[in-house]
Amino acid sequence: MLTIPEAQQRLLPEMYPLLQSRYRILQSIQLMQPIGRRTLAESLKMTEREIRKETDILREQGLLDIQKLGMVCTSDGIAVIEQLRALVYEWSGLTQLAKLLEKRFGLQHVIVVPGDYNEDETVLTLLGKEAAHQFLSNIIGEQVVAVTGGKSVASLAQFLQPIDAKQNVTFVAARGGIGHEMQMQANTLVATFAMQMNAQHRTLFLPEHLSEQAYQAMLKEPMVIEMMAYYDRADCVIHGIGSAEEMAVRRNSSPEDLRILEEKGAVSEAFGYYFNAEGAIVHRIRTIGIQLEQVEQCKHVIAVAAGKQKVNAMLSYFKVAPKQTIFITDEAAAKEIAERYL
Amino acid sequence: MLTIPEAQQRLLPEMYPLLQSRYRILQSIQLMQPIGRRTLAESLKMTEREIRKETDILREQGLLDIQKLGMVCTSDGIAVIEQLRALVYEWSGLTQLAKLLEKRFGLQHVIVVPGDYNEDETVLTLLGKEAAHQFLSNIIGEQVVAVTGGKSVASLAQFLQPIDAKQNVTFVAARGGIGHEMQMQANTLVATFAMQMNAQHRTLFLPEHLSEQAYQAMLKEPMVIEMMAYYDRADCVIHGIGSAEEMAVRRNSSPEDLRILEEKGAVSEAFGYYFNAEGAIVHRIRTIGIQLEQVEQCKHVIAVAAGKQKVNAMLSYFKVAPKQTIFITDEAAAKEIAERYL
DNA sequence: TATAATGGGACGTTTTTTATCCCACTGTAT
DNA sequence: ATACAGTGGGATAAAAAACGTCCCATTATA
Repeated sequence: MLTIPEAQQRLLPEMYPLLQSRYRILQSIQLMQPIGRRTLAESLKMTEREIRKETDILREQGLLDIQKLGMVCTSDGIAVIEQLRALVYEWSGLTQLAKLLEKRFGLQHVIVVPGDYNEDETVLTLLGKEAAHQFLSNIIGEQVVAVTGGKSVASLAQFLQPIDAKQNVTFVAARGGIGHEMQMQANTLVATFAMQMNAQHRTLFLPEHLSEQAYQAMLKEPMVIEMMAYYDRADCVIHGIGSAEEMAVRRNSSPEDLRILEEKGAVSEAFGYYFNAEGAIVHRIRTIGIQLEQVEQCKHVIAVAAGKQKVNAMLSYFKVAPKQTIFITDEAAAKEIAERYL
Repeated sequence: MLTIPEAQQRLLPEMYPLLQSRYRILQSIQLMQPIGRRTLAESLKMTEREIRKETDILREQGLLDIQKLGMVCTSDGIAVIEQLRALVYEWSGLTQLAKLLEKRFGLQHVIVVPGDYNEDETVLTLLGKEAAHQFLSNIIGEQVVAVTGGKSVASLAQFLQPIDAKQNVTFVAARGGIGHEMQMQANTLVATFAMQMNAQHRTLFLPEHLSEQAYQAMLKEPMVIEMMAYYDRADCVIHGIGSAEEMAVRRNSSPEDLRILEEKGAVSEAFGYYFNAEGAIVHRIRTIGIQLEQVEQCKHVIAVAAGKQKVNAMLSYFKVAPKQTIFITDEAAAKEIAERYL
């Protein structure tokens, strides 16, 4: 038998894409408000005219308000977004995609947000929102949270909210690091996260490439010993998944390291580990950091990664990903994965 | 809090009129199939192009099939119509209108079908469909059903279905009649209804205007006595409501009768009774027929009438209508009534 | 004070929609 | 057998709507 929404869709097939597009616009406005037509159009890869047409309707409906600084979502608009989220995700097949990935890779939970990370910046915000929501709804009492670097992980920051003083949360940098791209580094992120949540944090400023000697020496440092203890106690890990090549290049790895990685078939990177297509560890950055075994002991593991170009890395890492992993990705990547397994 | 359909409507306000119009087209096709573009366009007072655009979409959706003889509804199309009926009626305010009339006139149940009887022939079919549905779902066991004439009542015919042999239904003409407009006469209708349902029927062929003498003589006729007995036992009445003037003209009433009717302020007509605006009986055709008191004794009374020009008649008759009356009318009339009482 | 971003207005161009034919075909009634 | 009314599909010129793209005055912000 036909359900009413199905019947509605049969009678009005053009409704679905329109609804989806308009939802996307309203959602983006909510995430980027206040925002102007042109900026929004650029962000959503749409023409100014199209944005204008749709926002005119949304304004008439009282879902958004136009102010001097730009367009903002009204409370009605937010209510509409909330009410229709499940429906839109269901219709876009996002829920189905998520279930598919969950099953295929034996992960605890998968969330697929609409859009393509490579084409639309708001996708990053959506990733962060969902990841933060997952994280916040899972922390209870005293917690040690290990955090890696990267844009995906950084996206959580704006959605973290202050918590009860009773709950004692400590963010610790999952690996030592220093220097380039401070904004996305683990050390920076733990500080930001802690500030947003009125929580504690521990940083670990260390070079990324230690010689064997230096490494052994560092192991005796009190600061390092303290961090190692934290890693042992970690309750939660929030991490990204990187493409091996990209990561190596970004880390200014030495030519010999690059050669070694390529030789050993490294595909993905997470917590400083490099994995090949079969999920075997083929290399590790010689610095202080959380161990894979310690990650596996964590109650909660939140992985955030998006974009088609990371699909190979995801597939590789999923071979070893702990089953308690909650994975947040974007539609483009999820579809790419689904296509390969169809 | 916003419901999901409400949210959907807020985000996609143009959906509702489109859905309604497309529903109307599909519904009309179902009622008039097989039918061509041009005939349908004329019937719905739309342009051929518009019909073409919509039916193209409906065909793509597999809701209708295009055959040599014209367009027909597929089983999917019928399912969609059934599923969305309640929704469309609710959105069009038809349900609300019906409730309003129910309350205002103290009727058991009111059904308002979309459209305007004066502008769209399919409205008559809808009236018949709903009325037949009401009738069929109310007959249980042995039943005597009195039926008057008129187009509205005639519209039930095509929707009456054969019933169980165990159930013994007898249609009786509510009044004597003979001559003009056989098609719509009570005597013709009872025969048609009975044939459709494999039921019994009794006709009463009598002149519409009897002299006092002839009337008294007739009362002694066995045939008439039998009919009177049926009227006494009647379980159900199906009748129309007429505008006094129209009816008088159609019945070729004598100029003196016309004058009398006008003088006494006759507005409405039902079962051969004429009522004034206050609902008082001002005249009665002198022929054999069911008595108003007998109608009031019936378990079920189904009244069918549509069109703006009958609003005055409806309002007049409702002053005396039995409270067990189920009234089926069209949107145009219902709105007209609602406006007068707002 | 300079700048960058905002909403609103305007306008020529392009695309879509609309109204209205014609055509070949087919059941049906004469 | 034949005329006819009604069918879907095709085509086309005109009208209308949508579109892309500027400009402009204004205004927070740096």
